[in-house]
Amino acid sequence: MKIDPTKNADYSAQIAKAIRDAIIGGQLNVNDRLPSEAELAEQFEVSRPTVREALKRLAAQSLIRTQRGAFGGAFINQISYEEAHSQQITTSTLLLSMNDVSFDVACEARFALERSCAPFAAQRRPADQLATMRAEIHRQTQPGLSDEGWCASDVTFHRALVESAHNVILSYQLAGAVEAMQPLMNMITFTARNREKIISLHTDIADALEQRNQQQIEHALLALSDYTKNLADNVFAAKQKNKTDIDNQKAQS
Amino acid sequence: MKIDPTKNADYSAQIAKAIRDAIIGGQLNVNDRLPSEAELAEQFEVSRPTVREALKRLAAQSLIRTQRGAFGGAFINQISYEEAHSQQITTSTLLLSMNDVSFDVACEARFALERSCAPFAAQRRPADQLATMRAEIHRQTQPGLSDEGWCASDVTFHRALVESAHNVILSYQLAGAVEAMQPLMNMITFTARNREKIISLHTDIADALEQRNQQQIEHALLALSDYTKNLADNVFAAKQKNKTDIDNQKAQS
DNA sequence: TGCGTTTTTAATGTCAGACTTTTAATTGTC
DNA sequence: GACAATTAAAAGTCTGACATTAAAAACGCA
Repeated sequence: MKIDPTKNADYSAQIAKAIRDAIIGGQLNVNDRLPSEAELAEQFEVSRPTVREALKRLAAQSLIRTQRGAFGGAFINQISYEEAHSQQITTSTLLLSMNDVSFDVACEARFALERSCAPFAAQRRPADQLATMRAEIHRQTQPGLSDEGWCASDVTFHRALVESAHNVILSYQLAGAVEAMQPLMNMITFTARNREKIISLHTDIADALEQRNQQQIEHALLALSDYTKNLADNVFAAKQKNKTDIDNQKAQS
Repeated sequence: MKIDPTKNADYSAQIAKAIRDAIIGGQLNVNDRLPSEAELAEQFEVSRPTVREALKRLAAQSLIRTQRGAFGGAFINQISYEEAHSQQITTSTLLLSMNDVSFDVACEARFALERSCAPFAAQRRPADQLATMRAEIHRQTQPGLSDEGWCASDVTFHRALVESAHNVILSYQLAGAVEAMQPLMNMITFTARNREKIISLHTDIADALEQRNQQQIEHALLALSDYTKNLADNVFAAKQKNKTDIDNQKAQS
């Protein structure tokens, strides 16, 4: 790991890469302590600030954690589901917001991914997740529920469905996909009429899960996907019309 | 964005967070230029090295890119699918390797996720992806194929299947899941007999795709998942036995 | 001897200021 | 107008220092 091919410039990136590769490659194990910054500086033949920049890069990816004081230093961090999850959400959210992905494509992907938990959910059908889903459906029927409250409940509902597959990897991947979509979903305002329809689809999902009917779960999810796409189309069409009207007004004045 | 609540310590992390939030929140847009390091240092009332550490954290997440020279500086980076993808793989791979996830769970998740592209693949059935899959199946039948060649071909095959759904978000998420699993898959050595079975399942998938038979695709993927789990069980059982034998030998000597 | 307190020490965190390198814009020249 | 030289702004790097933290070692007292 020590060597650093004296290519052109950006030592801190090269050093970060060298250490990252050593971690991924297994030369460095969880909770191992890296040499101190001064020692690393000597090994790589750079100054301490340069080493520090490299370490900060790694810290930004949760690959290491640092501890001050005597016998402190940088330690290989055991990345947790929570950390991995939040990083994934940041990345996916930015990807969506920066690359003008069409709502249809994102929506299709989101519900298709969620569909993949259906067989295991149907097979395992855990009582507590089902109870959560029922509780959220009930909350969604409350007339005074705010838009934020509705969206939060929606997330909780779908998260419970995903969790009911009892597969940590699946939960991690799906929760990331669902949450990354949330900013896009929040652009849609759900009228009472919309909510009614969605609640009925949510009920279908819960019922199907209770009856261990995988196909019915998948069917309801597809229906939800289609309905959401439809809603979004209307919202965007309205916005477009509004914009055109304003443009016309401007042109007239 | 400018303000930095003088909480306890770690300025560089706080500054990075402030800028990150500004990017996610939309105050800073793609290709906007941040103030120079010297200006940021003045704004946040810290030294330039501290600002630099903050910027390196952001660079590690591909949130900014930097350019040297006059009229250079730090610019908000439009994160590409490729960058997002490689970050996701790093995170997921580490998560899997550091948290001793059982192979069964990971395998189940991997194929379940891949299953989610089946309806769109069946519906769209692009000729070029199908051709790629056929070509990879043919390569897999070659007797002289090395283990690495086999694994690479396997990845290409599954990637083509995923791509055939023609949904960039789905591709991005699924490719990440598939590739993150690869180190685990590489722990299994595929004998000629194993390969034969897998090739037959791959052929089932390609045939089903050609016939636009969604259910058949999903069925074959489930079969592949079960078969792979089975193989892994045998591999791990053999390893365990081997280890026990060695322990016994040690105890005797 | 045993326990609480103080001191030491080895780290990270931060700062100031200088120098190097890169690169685009500007200016100058033919 | 095209090409070359100059300039300036910015990141990249280095040196050396000081501040802060926290664990270990030393110490003192009963």
